[in-house]
Amino acid sequence: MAPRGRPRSFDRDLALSRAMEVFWAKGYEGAQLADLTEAMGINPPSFYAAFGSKEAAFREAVDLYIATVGSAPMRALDSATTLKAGIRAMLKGSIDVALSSQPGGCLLVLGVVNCLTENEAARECLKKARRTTLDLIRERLERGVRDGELPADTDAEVLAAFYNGILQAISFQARDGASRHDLESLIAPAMAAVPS
Amino acid sequence: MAPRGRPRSFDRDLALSRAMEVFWAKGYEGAQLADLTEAMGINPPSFYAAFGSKEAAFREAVDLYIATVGSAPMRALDSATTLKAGIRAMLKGSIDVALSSQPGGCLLVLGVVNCLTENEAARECLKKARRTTLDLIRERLERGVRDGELPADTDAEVLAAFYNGILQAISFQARDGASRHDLESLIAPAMAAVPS
DNA sequence: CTATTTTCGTAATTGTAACTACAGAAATAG
DNA sequence: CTATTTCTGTAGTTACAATTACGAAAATAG
Repeated sequence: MAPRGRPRSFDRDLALSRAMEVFWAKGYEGAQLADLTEAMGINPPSFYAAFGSKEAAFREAVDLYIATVGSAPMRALDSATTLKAGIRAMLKGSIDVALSSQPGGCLLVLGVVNCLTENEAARECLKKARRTTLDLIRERLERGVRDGELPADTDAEVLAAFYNGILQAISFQARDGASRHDLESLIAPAMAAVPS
Repeated sequence: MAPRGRPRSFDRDLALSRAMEVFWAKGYEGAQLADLTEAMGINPPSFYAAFGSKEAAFREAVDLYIATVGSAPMRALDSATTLKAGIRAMLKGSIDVALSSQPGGCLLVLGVVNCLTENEAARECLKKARRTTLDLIRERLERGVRDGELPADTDAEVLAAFYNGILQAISFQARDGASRHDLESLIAPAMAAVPS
């Protein structure tokens, strides 16, 4: 049973994916509706009918980003055989993500840094996602302590904040135009923080 | 010999200092002219007469920031007795700076991350300042190599990018609401990257 | 086919940001 | 005192962003 009225003339999922790319490249405030609708191949009324508002579209785009692009580094963290290999793989994966957009960097880190008070909700949305990233790293480190991969007195919270910081630095430097070589050279000094 | 016409009724240096604080707290695009003029205690025509444009005022504010607030961590880097103490002091100084504004973080790092194409010039202005920070760290590390504080095969460029990344992480996490304790706990893992 | 529902494209509307025109005020030069 | 210069405050102007009103179009239900 097809829906009642005139059918939508565009692919909503594809349009959302395009919107995600625009938000990723330009940030929430930098992405103007005209940029979004042009990339999506639709007009403003279709945008509002399908997504409700710019902010609602952003939230959907962030969810899509987390479900696709953003989760790869975190899966790499958990699926490696050792803790150190996991952290290395997470950083490597984050570099892959950071370089896969032009300009570079992670949407969750760079999408809303400074914003007008009216856009604080979008900032909070990303802040929550960053908190989740931090939790995932901390949980992996705690598992490392339990498994004896790390000394029993390791402060997982602190070390997680440190590696979260490295992820942020990767995004930031990618946005400033760093090359793959530049970014990969950050991994070795960062790995020195893991007790061996 | 006093100047010819009606004298300016406000202190230009003080007004610039106030503008710097607003740009620092809200970023270039987040700082609206109304925010600036209110903090400066003047009206828009006085602002334009004294500073020319929002962008020109931003450049002056950045120069003031570098000359005052921003240079403290870099002076700490050079004036410590040992290299490791210098890096530690730089990071500590950067935390002091990051926590001295509400919300936290460094103007040079956070002032313009995403921006409209029309504001790309402001972004470049900060990018150049960040490049200078990187150069200062690299030069100190190179001196460490010459003085035998670091192994001869140390890659100063790489290590400088790493510590520049730690500075960026400190600012990001301060902006996200990290406490002094949170930020200071990043120092120990970061210091592990210095060959001893 | 007709009525109904939903979408589409054009062209507003509304709100707000950076910036400025202009008339009056406050100083100096002669 | 008068002319000249420069600043100040009020009240715009201009441009542009997000959002929407509205009539035409494209589908289904009966």
